[in-house]
Amino acid sequence: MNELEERWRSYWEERGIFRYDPSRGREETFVVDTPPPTVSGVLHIGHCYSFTQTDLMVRYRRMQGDNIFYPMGWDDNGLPTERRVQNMFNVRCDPSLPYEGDDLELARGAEGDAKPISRRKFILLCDTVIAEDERAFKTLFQRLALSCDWDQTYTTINDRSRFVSQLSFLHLIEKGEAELRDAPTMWDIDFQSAIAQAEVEDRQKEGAFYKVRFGLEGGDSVVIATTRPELIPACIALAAHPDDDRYKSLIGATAVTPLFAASVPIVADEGADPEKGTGILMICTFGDAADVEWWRELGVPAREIIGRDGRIKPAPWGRGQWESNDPERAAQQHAKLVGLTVNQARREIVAALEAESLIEGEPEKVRRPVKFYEKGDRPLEFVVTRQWFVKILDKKEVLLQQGRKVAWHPHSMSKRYEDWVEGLNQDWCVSRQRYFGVPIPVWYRLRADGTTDHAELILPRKEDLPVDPSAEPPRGFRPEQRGEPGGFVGDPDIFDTWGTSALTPLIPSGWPDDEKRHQALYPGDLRPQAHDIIRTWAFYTITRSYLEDGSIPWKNAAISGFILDPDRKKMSKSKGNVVVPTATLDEFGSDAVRYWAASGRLGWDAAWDPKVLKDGKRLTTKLVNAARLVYGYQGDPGEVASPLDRALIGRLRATIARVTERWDAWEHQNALALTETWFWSDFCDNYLELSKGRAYAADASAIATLRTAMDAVLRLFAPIVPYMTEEIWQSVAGKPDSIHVARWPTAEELPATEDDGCFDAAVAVLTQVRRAKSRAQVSMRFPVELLRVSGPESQLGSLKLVIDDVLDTGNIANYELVADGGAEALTAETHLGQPDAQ
RNA sequence: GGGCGGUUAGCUCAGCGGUAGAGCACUGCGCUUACAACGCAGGGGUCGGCGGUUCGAACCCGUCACCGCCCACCA
Repeated sequence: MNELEERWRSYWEERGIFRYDPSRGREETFVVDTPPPTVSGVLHIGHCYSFTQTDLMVRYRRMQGDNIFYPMGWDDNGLPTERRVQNMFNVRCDPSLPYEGDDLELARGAEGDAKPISRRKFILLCDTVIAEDERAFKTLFQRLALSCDWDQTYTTINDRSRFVSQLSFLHLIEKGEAELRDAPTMWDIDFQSAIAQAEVEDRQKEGAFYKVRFGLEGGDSVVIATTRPELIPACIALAAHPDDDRYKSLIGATAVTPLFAASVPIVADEGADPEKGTGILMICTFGDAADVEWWRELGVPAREIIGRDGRIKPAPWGRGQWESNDPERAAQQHAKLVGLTVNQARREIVAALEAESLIEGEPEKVRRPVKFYEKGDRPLEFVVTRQWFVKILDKKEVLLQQGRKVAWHPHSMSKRYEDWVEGLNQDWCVSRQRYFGVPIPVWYRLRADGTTDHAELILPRKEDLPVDPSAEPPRGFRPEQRGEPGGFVGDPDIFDTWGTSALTPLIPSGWPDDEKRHQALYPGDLRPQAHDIIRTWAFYTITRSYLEDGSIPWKNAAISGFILDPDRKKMSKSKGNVVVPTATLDEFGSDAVRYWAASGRLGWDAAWDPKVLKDGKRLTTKLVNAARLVYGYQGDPGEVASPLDRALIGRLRATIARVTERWDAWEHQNALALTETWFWSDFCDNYLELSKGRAYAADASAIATLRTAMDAVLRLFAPIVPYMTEEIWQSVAGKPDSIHVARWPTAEELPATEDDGCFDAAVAVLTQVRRAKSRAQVSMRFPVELLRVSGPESQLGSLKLVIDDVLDTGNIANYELVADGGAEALTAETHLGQPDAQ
């Protein structure tokens, strides 16, 4: 950080310029639900972009007089931290191990196999890593001049967050909105955890359609198409479209699976697409979400063959469990598959089918979407497990309504929210089989025979939260009763990281006990976030607020775009195209980076373009140079009286009104452009030149105008380039307080003057004089012997008012004004004189 | 397959009913008492195509084409 930045950063901190004032009420307070960045090691330039965009609005609101509540949060809860610890220390968490003690030192980057460590030790390491990262993040954000109140910082794993997360979940249980289900759930076989719909993405994968012949009871046969022949042992039915003439006669008949000889019904279903494959398909437990639905409708027992590790499980063919016409053969066939991965099993089954000529023709290559956990490497499987779900499918309509109560910026982003809600097809699975997160605050009663009674929940009292059921016994039980018949067992799982993140509006608000604070801070004003997490963070937050008390969490959602690399590709570590902010900040400075962020509009992805940073740097240089000139003039300000001065202030008044309008419309990029154009063109290029003569002569009107205009334009720039505007405001202009708590400029605070056309007249003539000198290849101070201006009477009248300023600026000796009734604009003839004698 | 957004000067974008704009890049000139990491002047565009509405369309409507993103039950 350079000297200027460091000086003002300390000044702002010492003076508490950005501190929240709890004594002021909700109406005057602007509350930001800051996105807690995932503490995963590195911030990239995209973070600077979006966090700055939030800070722009915050600073604008502060100058409008709002009491700002802008906390920072660190999202340290969850998988990214676990992964980081695993890699950094080369360890893995083994919850069965006892705690090793505090003194165990682990070398970073140790060689060899990952060392197993206890859950408590693992969490301790997570805490250490987080603390380091949080320090680094804070330094960067402070350097960027994010005007947070750092006293309000929270983390998503701290006691307060765990308390809020657990309490809110207990409310959901009370209301019957959260329930434990033993059901097929999307499962990542590598992470060994359940996954929610929002964390799933489709990836196009190569596959092949195998056409497999099934027998029919009565001797005939039918050919189905499948990309997953390994699921034949899990087949529970065949389905065809009810209107498909080819299969109409088979509806209600019974088919027999190849190799496993299981009798399965043939059913009609609208969901079967006659165009796909052979038009008739097999329903398995479970190939995909559709299978799960079909299985529920059929009401038959599942035949689950894929285990949590993604490998084929043993199956109880015969013995009255899994029906088969030839249980021995089925068992024999199945035994060959046990322990194989899905892909291995597929090859095995295809070979067996081919050996019996049960595959028709060549497998047809297809590309089709396959579901993956967004952070995972292998396809998801549907596995029956016991998980906690929050009921959302029955609330689609009301969640759409809640979404419409939020103002989305840009508005088109609301469509993404609505599309997501309308497309929901699963309740929210909130339990995760991970370690570093908020524990699910539930114990279960053990029956006398030692089995778990999942219907007998033991819930903690509010005053005991947060709890860790895997470490603490519930009230009324002794630790020794854990796992004993008649005793208890703790829920081993943690919440989905969104389960806690969805409550970020409640974490710093003091909910539910500090009612006064909560009333002042909830619902919030602004949720800034990127568009990729509308379906998770925005959706879950709206959902949890609704479930908690029917409220919406905030009034506005400002959606920022991504920064792409110059080829418009997403930045990612693996591609090596990530731009690291520190180098950019070193090279261009924070103000320039903020200028760059301000030039991009909300919701729009932008390609990384360092040229804009140069523009930002250029602007701050221009600002300080202009200010040195303006505040350097000697003389006392008087009334804004001269025609040119009155016109300039009139134009500034109009600019302030338009700029303010753009800020209120969440268009910081247009606010910046309008401010910059006025400053650069009207003020610097034209007014500063036209006023020099009078200003050097200490003309009271010119001095007043220069200072008034500069004071206003500095404030217009203050949210965007906070360091340089503060430097000028205090060090150059000598103002006593921070510009960042100065009031936003208004047209009303300025002298009530208007632009009556004389400014344009002066500029029109001046431009033509400059052009003449440029063509004659002489300097701009070269003397003009005679200036003859012709044009319409009214414009000549305007020009007459400011002619002295024009003559002085152009170094013009004599002039003539010639009325030309037919002309529309002023035309200037410039007769150059002789160079000034030295 | 459904939806959303985009297509304006070589590049990045603004304008969204009234005679085409900015910055960068390019050309020429200038060290003029704020600024050469600067200033001044200038060249450059049938505003994706085709229809329509209108006195008038980059801007409104329809349609097509491409680009990006979001979503979609993997048979």
